[in-house]
Amino acid sequence: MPTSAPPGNRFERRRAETRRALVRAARQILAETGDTGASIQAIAERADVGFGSFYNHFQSKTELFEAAVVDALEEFGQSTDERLTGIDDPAELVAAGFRLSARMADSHPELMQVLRRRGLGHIHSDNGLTRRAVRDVEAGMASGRFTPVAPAVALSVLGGTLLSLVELRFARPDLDGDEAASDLAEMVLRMLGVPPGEAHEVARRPLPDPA
Amino acid sequence: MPTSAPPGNRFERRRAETRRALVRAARQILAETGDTGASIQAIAERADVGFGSFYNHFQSKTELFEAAVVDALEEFGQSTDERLTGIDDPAELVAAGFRLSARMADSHPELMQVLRRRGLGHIHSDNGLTRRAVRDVEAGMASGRFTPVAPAVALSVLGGTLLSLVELRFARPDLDGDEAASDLAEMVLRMLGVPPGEAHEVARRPLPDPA
DNA sequence: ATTATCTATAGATCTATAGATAATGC
DNA sequence: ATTATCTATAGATCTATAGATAATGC
Repeated sequence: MPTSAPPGNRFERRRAETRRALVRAARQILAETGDTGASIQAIAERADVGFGSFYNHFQSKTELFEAAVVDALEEFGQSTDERLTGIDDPAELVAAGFRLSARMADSHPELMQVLRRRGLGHIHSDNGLTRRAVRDVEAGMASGRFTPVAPAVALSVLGGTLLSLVELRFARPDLDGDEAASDLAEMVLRMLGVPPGEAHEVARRPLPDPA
Repeated sequence: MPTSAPPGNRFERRRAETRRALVRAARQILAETGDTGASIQAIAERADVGFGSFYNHFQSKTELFEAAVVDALEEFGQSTDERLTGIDDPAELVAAGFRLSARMADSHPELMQVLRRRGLGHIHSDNGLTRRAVRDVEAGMASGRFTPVAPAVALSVLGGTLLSLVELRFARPDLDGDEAASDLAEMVLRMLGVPPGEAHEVARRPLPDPA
């Protein structure tokens, strides 16, 4: 009679918990220093997990850090998705996504630091974030709101500008984050083919409440 | 009677040579695997330099790899600068810079891999590349060809899109590189405020010959 | 009975330094 | 005489595994 019923039996849940702890520790390390040279011993200790347990889940540090990045990307994609339900103008979706990302640099710094340090290598892989991006851009091109362009090129520019916005938030905390995000979102919309006046307006529409 | 006269006496030149060899090795490693966990021993061996010599020039691996990135950025900035002398339309400068960068992924893969792996962290630092970018963008904004925007934001989007173009070249070698570069350059020009028709034309002007 | 976790440890590897060697400056 | 390089090495650290322990499944 568990209140909620996580999948698997107690064994599997316990195993999953250990894995989760290791991934969490790896995410923290990626966020704090990005130093993937941290010893397995140090990682296990941070995860509060026996040293040997590491090898029950990962064959190498590389494998662990890779899993940590994928985990972060998935969380990021899902989180933005949730907050943007209800918006169906592709232009507004893209702009709001950018602006929310800038805010998440403050509200979810660990998550966004991981993105900052490792995101570039995942722009052209299949993950929660790129799926969303492709979906929105294709909708926009189909409806004529965006100028058609090869999907890989669209992914590139969106991913690159998103990363640079995150980098900007961390490297220049002195700037007004919301303003910079709106300016940058406006530029991205122009890039996608939205007329300047419209781009300016869309990039400044009220954001949905953080439900 | 040296044919050319490098600065310093023989001692200093020898010392500089050792340092250069270490930096070269670090660049190779950054380009090949990006694995900064390579041992100092392995690095020294690759540089064909005595193990202990490392400590005559750097206090840590971090310091060496940082120097390697700065070295690469400097070379990249200078190399593009040379090939773009003569162009004075800021829009054309930006577009040509992007297109040349894409080609350099083929002609100078080591250099561009370093940029790909470490460039993001240098978008807002002072280096050969950012100096060029700021100069061109400010000229464009002053002449009215670009829409005014905060310099840091302009740097962000230019840096981000440049990196994503490099990433695209390496991650998707199946695509036509020149075409992707022109498409992307065109989008960047629109982003900067150049009217669509003009952006399309400028991004397809003949590139200067590789003198 | 099975399976994951934990502790302990052997062996490998890595860092930083000390001291010897070689090259140059003056 | 000075300075950088090189070789050798001590000590520290890290990885991967073996074997013991604890928890669950059936």
